[in-house]
Amino acid sequence: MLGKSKAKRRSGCPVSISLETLGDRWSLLIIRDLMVRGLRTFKDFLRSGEGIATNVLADRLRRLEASGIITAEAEHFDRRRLNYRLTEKGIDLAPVVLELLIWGARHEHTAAPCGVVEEMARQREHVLAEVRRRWQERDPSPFLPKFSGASGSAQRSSSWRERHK
Amino acid sequence: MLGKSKAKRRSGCPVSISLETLGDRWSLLIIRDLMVRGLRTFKDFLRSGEGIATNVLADRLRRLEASGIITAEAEHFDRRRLNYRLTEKGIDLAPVVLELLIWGARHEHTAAPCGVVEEMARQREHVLAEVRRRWQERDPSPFLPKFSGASGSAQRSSSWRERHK
DNA sequence: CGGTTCACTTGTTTTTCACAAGTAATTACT
DNA sequence: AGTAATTACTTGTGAAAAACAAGTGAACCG
Repeated sequence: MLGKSKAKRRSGCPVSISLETLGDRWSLLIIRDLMVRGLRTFKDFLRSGEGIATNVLADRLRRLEASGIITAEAEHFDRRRLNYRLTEKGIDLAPVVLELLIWGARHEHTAAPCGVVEEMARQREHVLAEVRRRWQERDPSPFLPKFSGASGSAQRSSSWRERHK
Repeated sequence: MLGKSKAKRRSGCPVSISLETLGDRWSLLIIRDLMVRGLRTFKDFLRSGEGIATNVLADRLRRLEASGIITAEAEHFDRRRLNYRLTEKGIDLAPVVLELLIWGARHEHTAAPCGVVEEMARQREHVLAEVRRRWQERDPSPFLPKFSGASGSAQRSSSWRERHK
């Protein structure tokens, strides 16, 4: 028994293989929520505002866990609650998420203030180190706000730029 | 008339918006082919070895063009041939593709030699500059090989590492 | 002019998605 | 203890998208 998974690979290209796991509309959003928004539970993801369906969410969580990108653990004091968490493999997706964020903010009309995102692009390594540090230390506070307001507007609340002046 | 597209956005988050355009199994592969493999035509993409269906390919090319990521132009000496090319918005996806490549090579069993990919990760800025230079100068030679062989094997041919020692 | 190439389009079947509802295992309330 | 909430799902159904197979029209080739 050599092969571990049953699925046939389209090719050996690492980009292609990454996209077989991540190439859909939802997986990287769940990862983003875990990575920078402090969400942990099924219900959190449902309420994250993107409108994922429950069956699709359950399926994506299953696949991400099967791929070793997230783990699930029941909470100690309320065993109904499952807490999802990124693995090391999962937190290693931070550069991918960051580059998608930068590209989107540069080229599309988004709710993220361009100035802040450009600052993050300039401080790329620092941002990635901070995201990883929070993951390691299980810091539960969201690193980025929800970007749900009007596009280009200044985000109040303790945003990244303000916290790291 | 303010709105340009008819589609409703899931949210204002730039990651989400990027994924609305790029979040599927094929779009970023086409972009990769244009970016580092020197492919230009419909037929090239069909033969790139991933096995995309013709109707899906036609649809993705249409969408990518509509999103301003690629352009299509008929070849001068054979007007059947349409040459696709990345726009500036398209070449700006190079960091995304590179990070997917690095992540895949690190965490999955791929056909790309890990050593070469780690070297690319170390030389990130140089790699990105070179990819962009080739795009600007319309250099048609592929930057990366096809990674179709056995996993982890040393790639012969003029690979990136050898060309940039 | 017939034959080939290129870039698709047009069915058809299979898979996935979205939406609505329901369920089992807790935990909370009285 | 009994009933109601809460949580993390599953199940059913119709619509949309993808995979697969075949066909079409314009451009070029001899």
